[in-house]
Amino acid sequence: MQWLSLSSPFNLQLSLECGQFFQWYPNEKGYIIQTGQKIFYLQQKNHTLQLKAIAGSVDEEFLCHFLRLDDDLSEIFNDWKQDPFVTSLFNRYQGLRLFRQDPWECLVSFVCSSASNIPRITSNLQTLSQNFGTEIRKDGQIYHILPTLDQLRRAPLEELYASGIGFRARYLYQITRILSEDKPVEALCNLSYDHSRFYLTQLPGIGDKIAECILLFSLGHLEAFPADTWIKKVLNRFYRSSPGTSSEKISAWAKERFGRNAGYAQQYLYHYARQQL
DNA sequence: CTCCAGGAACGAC
DNA sequence: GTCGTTCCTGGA
Repeated sequence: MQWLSLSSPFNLQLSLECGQFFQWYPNEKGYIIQTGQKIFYLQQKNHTLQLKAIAGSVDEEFLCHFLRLDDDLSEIFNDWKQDPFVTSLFNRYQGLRLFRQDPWECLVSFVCSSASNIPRITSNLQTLSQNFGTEIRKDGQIYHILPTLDQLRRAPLEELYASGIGFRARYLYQITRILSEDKPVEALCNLSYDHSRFYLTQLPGIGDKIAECILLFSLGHLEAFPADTWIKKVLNRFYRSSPGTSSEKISAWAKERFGRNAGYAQQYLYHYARQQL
C-alpha cells in the first residue's frame, strides 16, 4: 500500500464512472481496477491516491500515464474560454480526465458497446475474461484478465455468442481473424489520426463512432470526438446542430470547433448529457 | 433521359 | 452502433 499525492486536479470517481473505461468495480472505499496484466486497488482521499497493487507491477509512473495525470486541464480548457458552456462544465466536473487505455482492450470494449449500455458492457467484459482470459489467484481471490488477441482467437464463434455479447460476437470473431501478433492494434499507436482511423474503420464492427472512441481513449488522439446519441442531444440543444447529422460529420465539425483537444470537450459534454438530459 | 456517386431511411444483428 | 440494402436526388 502506498500513497501518492496529486499535484493536479483529478477526480477518480468521475473519471472512472463516466463511461470511457469498464474494467473496474467498487471495493471497500475505493475501486479495483484491471488493465493489461495489472490489477490494483485505488482510493482517493482529497489530493492523494491510495494504491495497492494486487497483480502486476503498478507504480506511480504507470498510474500517471494511465490516468493521464500529465494533461494540463486548465491549459486545455483555456482554448475554450470563449465558450461559456464548456467552461461551466470544466468548473462543474473538475478533475474529470481521459484515461490512456490499452488499444486492444479498448477495441474489445467498444466493439461490445454498440447499441448497449455501461452495466452490460462491464458484464460482457467480465464474462469474456472468465471464459477466455488468464486466471489469477491472489489472497484467496480469483481474478480474470481480459483475453489477449491470441487467447480470443482460440474461442469458437459459438462460445463467443455464449458470452452474452449477442451480434457483437461475430464482429469480435472476424477481428481476431484479421489481426495478428504481426499486425496488432498496437501497431496503430504511432500512426496519424487519419491513417489509424481509416484502418480501424476497415475492421468489422467498427464504424465512425467506435473508431473515434479507440482513437481518443487508447491511441492518444485527443482531437477525436466520439459522437453517440448523448452527444447529439447536447450539441442539438446547445450548439444548434441539425438532428439527423451523422456521427462522422459531427466528429469533423467538433474537430473544427474545439481543435486538437476536442476529445476532452467531448468527455465533459457527454457527462453533462448523461447527467442532465 | 440515363448513369452514378453519395446521402437518407430501414431493418437486422 | 454497425452493416447491408433500398430508395432518392443532384450532377455528368
